[in-house]
Amino acid sequence: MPAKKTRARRPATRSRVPLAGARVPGGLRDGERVLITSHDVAALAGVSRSAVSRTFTPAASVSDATRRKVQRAAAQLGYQPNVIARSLITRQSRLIGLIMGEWENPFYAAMLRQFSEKLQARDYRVMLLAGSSEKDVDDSVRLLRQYQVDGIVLVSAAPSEELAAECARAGVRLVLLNRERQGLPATSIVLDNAGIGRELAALLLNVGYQRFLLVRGRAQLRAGIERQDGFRSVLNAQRRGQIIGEGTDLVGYAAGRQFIREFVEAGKQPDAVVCSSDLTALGVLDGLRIDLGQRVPDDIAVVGFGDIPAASWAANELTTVALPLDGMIDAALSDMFDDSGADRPRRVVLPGRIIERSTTRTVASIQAAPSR
Amino acid sequence: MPAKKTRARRPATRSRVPLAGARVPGGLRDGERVLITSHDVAALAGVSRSAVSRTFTPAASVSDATRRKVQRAAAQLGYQPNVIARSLITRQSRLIGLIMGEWENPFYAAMLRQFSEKLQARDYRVMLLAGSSEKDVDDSVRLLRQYQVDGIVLVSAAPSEELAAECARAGVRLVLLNRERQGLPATSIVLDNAGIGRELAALLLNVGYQRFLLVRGRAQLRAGIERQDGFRSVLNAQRRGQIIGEGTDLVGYAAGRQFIREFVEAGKQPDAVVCSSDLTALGVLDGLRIDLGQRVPDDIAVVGFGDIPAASWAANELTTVALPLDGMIDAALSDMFDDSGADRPRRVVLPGRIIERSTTRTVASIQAAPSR
DNA sequence: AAGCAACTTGCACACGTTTGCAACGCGTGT
DNA sequence: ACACGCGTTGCAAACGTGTGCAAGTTGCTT
Repeated sequence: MPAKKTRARRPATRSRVPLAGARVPGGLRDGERVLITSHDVAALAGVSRSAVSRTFTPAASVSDATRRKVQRAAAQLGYQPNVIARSLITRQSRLIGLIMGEWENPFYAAMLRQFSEKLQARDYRVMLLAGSSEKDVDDSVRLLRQYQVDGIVLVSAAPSEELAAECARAGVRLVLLNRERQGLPATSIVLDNAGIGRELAALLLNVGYQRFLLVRGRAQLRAGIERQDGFRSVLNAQRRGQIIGEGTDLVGYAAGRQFIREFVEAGKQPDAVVCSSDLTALGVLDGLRIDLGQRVPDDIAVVGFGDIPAASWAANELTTVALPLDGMIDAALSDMFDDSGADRPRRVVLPGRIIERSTTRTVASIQAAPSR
Repeated sequence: MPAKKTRARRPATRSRVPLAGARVPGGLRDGERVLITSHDVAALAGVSRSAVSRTFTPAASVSDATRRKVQRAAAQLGYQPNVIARSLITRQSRLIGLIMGEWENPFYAAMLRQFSEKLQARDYRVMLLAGSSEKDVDDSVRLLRQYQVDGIVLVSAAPSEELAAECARAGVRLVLLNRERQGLPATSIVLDNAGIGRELAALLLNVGYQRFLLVRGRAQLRAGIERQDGFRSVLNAQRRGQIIGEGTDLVGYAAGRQFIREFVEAGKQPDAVVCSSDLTALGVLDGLRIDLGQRVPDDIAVVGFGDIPAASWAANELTTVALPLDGMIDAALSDMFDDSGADRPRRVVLPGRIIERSTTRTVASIQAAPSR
């Protein structure tokens, strides 16, 4: 496609009547493009453009006879209604913008898939943009607004306050997934992070782990902080166990593997590592077993977050917390399409679920061979 | 957003002049939506709509004075040009459709990312659709045509011939990624699969493996077949080694793990398993080591395809073949945007690269401890 | 036969933008 | 003083569609 070329304007009196009997569709030539419009179909079917339009509008009033005529003509010409033009007049693009800032984590690939499938099912389309920094996100939001999207889902940083306010004024709904930010006119779908932190602490204490290393992802995310706070609160309440170290801004396998190694080689030895992503946890696990020669779960426990496919592989069998992917997406979508008039910037919090596999001891294993 | 509601038509004589001095943008109310148009900006700046349009058109002729006036007004109102309306008149949507049929494999997540980033850089947007069966794909293509996309990239099945022909007529370019189909007016980006098969066979024979098990993904894909043919041709030429079994339609970790187990338990014992995806290979690897207690690479080799991140993890160290992701995407894009007039349904074949890790013996290991 | 309701159909305007064309302003050269 | 040219500006016609309104048609009831 030539990117920039002065369009050859066709004469106003061009013939728009397709060759009535020809098998090859008529339509109009415009440089290399051929576009068949409702006009062409109308002419071939011997009806008005309105009839064509109504044939393709579900609830419109057309007789079966004309509808059939139109459908025949449309099929013959390969006519597809032009959604761009339709959007212009209906002021609804049926487009949802999706800004993606997390690509490494397989969990988000699954999310992406579900999103596009579920939106497709509702007869909406997704426009995908990549962007991680706040500046990127702002640019992306601006772009999406230019495309008149009906809503924006963010799996990334939040946009700036001014831009979010602008979206709110324009009636474009914002949904933050797995993120939140105070005072933004945007719905947040988040996990009960503090609750998960508490459950994790209780579980680990219960099977005898005591010296914890807490590993977080991106430093500025509230989620990780809340999880740690929940975790800590149980330690304080039970007056057992201690946090002997923390790691921040660790994202991905390599980061986890390197971090645990340096941590242990610096002379500190946890007996349980709690990570904020499965990828990091798997890095820690391999670092522990392969680089450091430690026994998991006997000497040390590892727990992840997200329950990505690799967590359940036989070589890993990682204890982790499963996220309610379906629930998150349904929540996002139902907020996006909700027109009950409920007060809008909502906050949906969903529970996670701990999946015990083989990187943590179980109560049974404890009883069989009591620790120390 | 109310999905279906008769739009309250506003009176033809509505006031379109924004409150001149007000800080809150004027614009027009339409139900819940507020939309600021070039008209509003023009009024505030005291110029015509044309001037506004030209300000936002890079190569247009506007004086610096009016451009500044317009920009000030636009900023004040938060105006964004309506790309929908622009597309209608320029007959260019700057939209590329991307139909995705492969979601499990992390390799395709990386591809998705690169695509959206590189298209964004060229000032194009990507519309993402999910679809795997040919019917899904046809539906998706139709949808994309309704949105007037400038091109379609398929990482999925190919569309039907009629539909592809229709796209060709409409000037919408089709690019198949990692797929191909004879006689379709679509460019294919493929790997040199036969070449990879040959290299793999040579490598494995060279370090002493003899009894091969070949595992393929989706049965109908040419790629897997070509790879096997290449592999076989080397065996024939060298009169060494034999293929003792094949598996088809195995996709994903679980399938690989189960398959190898059943295969061996049925009494057959390969000494090298060649898989057509890393995921399957990792399943086979775990099945071999954990379920079957075999030693890799001493007793048996495993090789994958794709070089996904998990392949390089310390616990796996999978020998695999790396795909030229960048090259594939650049090829797809440059074909899509090429206007040199080269004959179009092209066929680009790219080389893969074998990455030897620890699931195959090396020549050095052979010499240290000669096999049998 | 006339009246009426229900349904169908076409006209024409609107959506927000781009852009060819003509008009205009202004400086310069003769 | 006038002609000329150049850069800027506004007018108005598109782009392809949806839809309120009024006119037309049909079938039924009285």
